[in-house]
Amino acid sequence: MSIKEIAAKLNVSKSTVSLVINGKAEQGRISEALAKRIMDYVDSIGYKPNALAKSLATGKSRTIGLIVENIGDSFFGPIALYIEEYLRKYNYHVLYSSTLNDEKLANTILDTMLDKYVDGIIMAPTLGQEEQVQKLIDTKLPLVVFDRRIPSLETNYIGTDNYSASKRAVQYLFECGYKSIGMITIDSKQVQMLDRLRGYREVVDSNNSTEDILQIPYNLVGDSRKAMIDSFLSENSFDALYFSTNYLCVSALKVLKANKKHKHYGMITFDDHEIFELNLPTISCMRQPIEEIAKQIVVTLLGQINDHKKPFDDIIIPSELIIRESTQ
Amino acid sequence: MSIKEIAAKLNVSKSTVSLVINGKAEQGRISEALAKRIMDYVDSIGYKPNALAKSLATGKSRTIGLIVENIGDSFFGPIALYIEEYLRKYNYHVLYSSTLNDEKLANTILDTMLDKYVDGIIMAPTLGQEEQVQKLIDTKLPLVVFDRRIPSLETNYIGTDNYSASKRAVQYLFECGYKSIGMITIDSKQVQMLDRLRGYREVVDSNNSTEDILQIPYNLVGDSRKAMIDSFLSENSFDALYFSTNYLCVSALKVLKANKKHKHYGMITFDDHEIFELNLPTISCMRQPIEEIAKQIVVTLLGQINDHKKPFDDIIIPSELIIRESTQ
DNA sequence: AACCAATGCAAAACCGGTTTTGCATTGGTA
DNA sequence: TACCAATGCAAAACCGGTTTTGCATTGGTT
Repeated sequence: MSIKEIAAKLNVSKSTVSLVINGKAEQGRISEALAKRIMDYVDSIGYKPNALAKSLATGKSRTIGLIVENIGDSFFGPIALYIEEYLRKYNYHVLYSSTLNDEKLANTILDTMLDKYVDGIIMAPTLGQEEQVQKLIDTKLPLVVFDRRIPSLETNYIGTDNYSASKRAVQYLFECGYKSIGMITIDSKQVQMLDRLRGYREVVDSNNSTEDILQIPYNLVGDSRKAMIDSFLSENSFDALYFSTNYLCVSALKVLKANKKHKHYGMITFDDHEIFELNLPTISCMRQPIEEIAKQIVVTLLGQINDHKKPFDDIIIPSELIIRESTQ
Repeated sequence: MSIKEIAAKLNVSKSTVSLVINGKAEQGRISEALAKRIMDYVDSIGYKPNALAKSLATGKSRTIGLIVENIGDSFFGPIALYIEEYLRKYNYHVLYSSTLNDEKLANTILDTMLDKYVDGIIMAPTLGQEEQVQKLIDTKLPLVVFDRRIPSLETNYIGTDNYSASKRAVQYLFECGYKSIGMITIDSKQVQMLDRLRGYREVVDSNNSTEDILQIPYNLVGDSRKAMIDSFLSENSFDALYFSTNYLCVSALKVLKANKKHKHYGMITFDDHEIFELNLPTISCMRQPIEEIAKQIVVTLLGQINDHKKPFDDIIIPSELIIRESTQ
């Protein structure tokens, strides 16, 4: 049932119906009596306006685009859930896409979202998206970047203290008495990964220890990744390991489990994972406060939507050191 | 830039531009020369039609609504990723929402999605949605239900063989030599859970063993859930455990880890989890082939979209028994 | 030469709303 | 009682597309 049909049924014009439905009866100088008659009828038939037409007319869709690396991931999945929950409280919906770290795909996704007239975008950008994201910023569409900062861009950003948290993690390994610490990370130019790497290097240097770094390509998964870790462990002689992200640690745990010849390492990783509480030994980590991050993302985005001239936020939420058996 | 502006710029009518852009130049009897002139200009300015206006005019949005229980979950997260990937191949996007098993919320979500004019819906329904889903079916909107069947409804369904897979799992425990098997499940009337329960019961009975069942409320999480499992283990004397879903098994593993007084159980669970490969012992399970399920969901939905009169599919994809250390 | 069909495109109607403008009435003031 | 502002609503314009209809012109028959 359309607004036109309602109008015809009640012998009024559609503008009148529209004004009443949207609570603008007063502003449209519609009499209370007529407003009531319209509302009663509208309620009785359970009319709901066509959201597409409404969006077209108003330019607002009450939909937010969410672009992450992988919705099935143990970091992005839960963060997506929290974002969805917070947004729902404000009557926004989520259109999402996973980039799988593919730059081309990420740009396509961005284009499509803009097409669909989202009211704002939340994204963890991939490498090589600088230009596209700059264009996005130029459109003035409310935007929040999270997890990966693009340093050249001025926009809202929410993330954790990658550099200092990384330093704390590695320093903690030294404090536990480990002398030689290897790092396993993703071979990536993403800023958050470089920050974590830099943190490791500085602390290792300031402890007069030597760097041992394994950089694994993002797309290398499964057995090939495990093989790389396996030989890295075989060819080096450190007594502790630092991982830049949880799934690398999980891979290493699988390697250690499968190949008993490896010794027992001190271990700490960035990002928590349900596995770490159960593994033998349980695994220490720097945990990003996911719910808080999600909350700040939404608050920042809605702030921008409601006030386009609001200055950009740059919110750093510290990670928390969770100490478990792997560093004892 | 709108189609109207393009038309003005080229001194043609917008209908002509629209026809050319949509490859209907011939059907609209537009001369090749003019079509080329329009296409050249359109390409040169990188014009992209407003998807909202297009959807309003055509009634098609190229967006699919995906309603799951929890996008951050180790079953629904990965399945959502696969669904998204398959749909993208056909140029569809995904509007998603998590119901968190809340019936009211689930119905609200459904309403909103219909508002947004999705071209189809993929959902894992919650309990109590029978009526709403029946209404949805009555609208003839392409729909695929997965994971949880609602027996009273006639529509497309994709799921695994819960009953027979459950029987195989429990039977396997008996074959391993266990004599007394406890089951831990969710206190739910969801059909897939009832089927798994029924499978357990039948096999236990036919082996002349006794049933021991713990039903945990869905909303009971964290420590309360663990406490329930803890006392269930303390008060009974079985030698093996069967879990109706992976997160219950994970909770039990935490209990077993925390409380050393419990003995060593044979264990098998429905649904795989990354933890199970790493736990000591590694955990056997009935694994649902997630990627295949996602694929069939998409194929079925697109089939319905392209042919509204296609008969409904009811596809059962067998789960696979993964044998690990916990049943040795 | 008159007629008819085919061609090439413009114009208009439509999708379902929102918002601005405009036109009668009414009522109050000078 | 003439004038002006306020009232109450309808009409129209708009959002940006798609699709049907309609109107000249051209070209080919008889």
